[in-house]
Amino acid sequence: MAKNDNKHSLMDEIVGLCKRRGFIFQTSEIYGGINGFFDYGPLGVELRRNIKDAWWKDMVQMRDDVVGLDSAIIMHPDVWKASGHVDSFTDPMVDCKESKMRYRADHLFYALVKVDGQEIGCVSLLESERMQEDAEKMADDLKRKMAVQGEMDALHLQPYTEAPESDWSKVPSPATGKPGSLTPPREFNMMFKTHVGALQDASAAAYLRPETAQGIFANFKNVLDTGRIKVPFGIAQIGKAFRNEITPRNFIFRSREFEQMEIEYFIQPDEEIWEGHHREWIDTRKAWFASIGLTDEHLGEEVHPREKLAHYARACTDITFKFPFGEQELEGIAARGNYDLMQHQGASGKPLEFFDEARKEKYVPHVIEPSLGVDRTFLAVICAAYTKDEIDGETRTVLKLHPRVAPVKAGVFPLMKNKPELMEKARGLYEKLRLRWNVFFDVSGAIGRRYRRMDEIGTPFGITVDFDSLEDGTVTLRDRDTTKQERVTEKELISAMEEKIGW
RNA sequence: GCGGGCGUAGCUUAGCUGGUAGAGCGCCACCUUGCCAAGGUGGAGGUCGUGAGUUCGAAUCUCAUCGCCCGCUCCA
Repeated sequence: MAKNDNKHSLMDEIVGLCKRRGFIFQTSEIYGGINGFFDYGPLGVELRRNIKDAWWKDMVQMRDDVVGLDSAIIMHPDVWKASGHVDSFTDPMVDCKESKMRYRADHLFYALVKVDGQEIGCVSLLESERMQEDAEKMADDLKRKMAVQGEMDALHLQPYTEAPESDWSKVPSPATGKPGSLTPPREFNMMFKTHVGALQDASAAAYLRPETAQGIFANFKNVLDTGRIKVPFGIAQIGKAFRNEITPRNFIFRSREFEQMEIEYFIQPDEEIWEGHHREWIDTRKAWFASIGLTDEHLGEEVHPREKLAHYARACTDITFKFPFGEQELEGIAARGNYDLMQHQGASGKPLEFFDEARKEKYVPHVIEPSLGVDRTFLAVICAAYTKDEIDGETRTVLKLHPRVAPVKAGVFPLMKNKPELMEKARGLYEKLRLRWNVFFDVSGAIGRRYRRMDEIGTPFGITVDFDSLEDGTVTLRDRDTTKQERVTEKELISAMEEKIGW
């Protein structure tokens, strides 16, 4: 990990590199951007795919006990009722700009005060049993203060959440009694809402999934019935999820649209076995992180204290990463009991049980859930790889990416571009390598410059074709991290790349 | 959401008290170049985040808005 006195400037450098070299752009930048959303450029998309491919390969393809799934982003709204997301996330708020007080907007009621049909003001108060009575008193006071004569219309109290925009400025703050200092009501529910079909009424409401896990639970029976699998087994999914975060922060660490890699690993319900599975998954996941260059020196484990666990969770351990802005959660590995399946079984009325042949009994399995963010992994990989070192007195910026995830595996360079025979030979090698790997052909600038360009985007191999190559077919293979060079045959080159990159 | 700071070319930035924009690096082309950001010549690229306002005149002053950073708040 790069050393830097100033944590902020280190993060700034990384963000700058990501933009400068085409890893990550702020989305819709030409329109001024929008907070919490990002676009991945030509190199970013390669790195991202490599991370996802590595995960899928190791967690699904190489395992007998895990199968894949790709469920829809928009699911039946009842899924989110059953999972608890609809209820547990709704929290509309309103702030008084003057007194700095914050209220639940659905607890703040107001009424327009009208005398003989003429609007003379507005009263507001917090929800209570006697609020109608209190509001009428307040309205009377207002009428007296304004010295208005006439018959007061009946007061219609309504929650601030239902106020039309034209009323916001009229409603007085309960703290100051003066209108105009309240902000519009704000929904703090983290789920993005949308509409399905032509009608935009409540019956058409739907949500963008805030996690991929529920798609797995909802398909538990489908997979079980078709997959020829038995407990213990896992279902894995990679996909986008959306959360309307109040404060997106730290570059792509907390964003509003992100991608998850989740496994629900179903186990027998016995009390004494879940801990073993839980620990096993923590170790499995850490080994996987090491395979993409995130070793124990970068990682930590944070065990959630019992009192902070959700009521259905038995344990949750985070695998953390030491980011420049602090040690933060990368992956959460939770032991969730059978809460989710039970909820969906209850809400849908469909049995979500597994018949265990060995035990001759039916049960709703419990689950271990390793849940990882693609984007967080991306950021961790970049942060861990970002290095500045010195080559002959010159500072060099290099991404020491694990070859497995590096967006470009090798740069192929003809030593000089004005020698047709060198160009042709190098081009031929490039065409051969690109069949297997993402490689880059670069002819412009001095050879040292081309090496450095590749260093900055984390390309592990530099391959230079020179005049000797024309004679004996050997090339110079230059190592990104050590800058050491060696003379190799084409065959040796290929096997060196295979060995470092893997599959 | 609140408070503070910030926004000039791809990047880093100069531009003091208003007179309609420069530099370095990078990039592109050509030349040169026998292995670690060499050199030469030429070139593209900015309505100074955006929108209003004040002014004869705004990158510079005012306001709003968007975005970024820090702290709080909120929240899995």
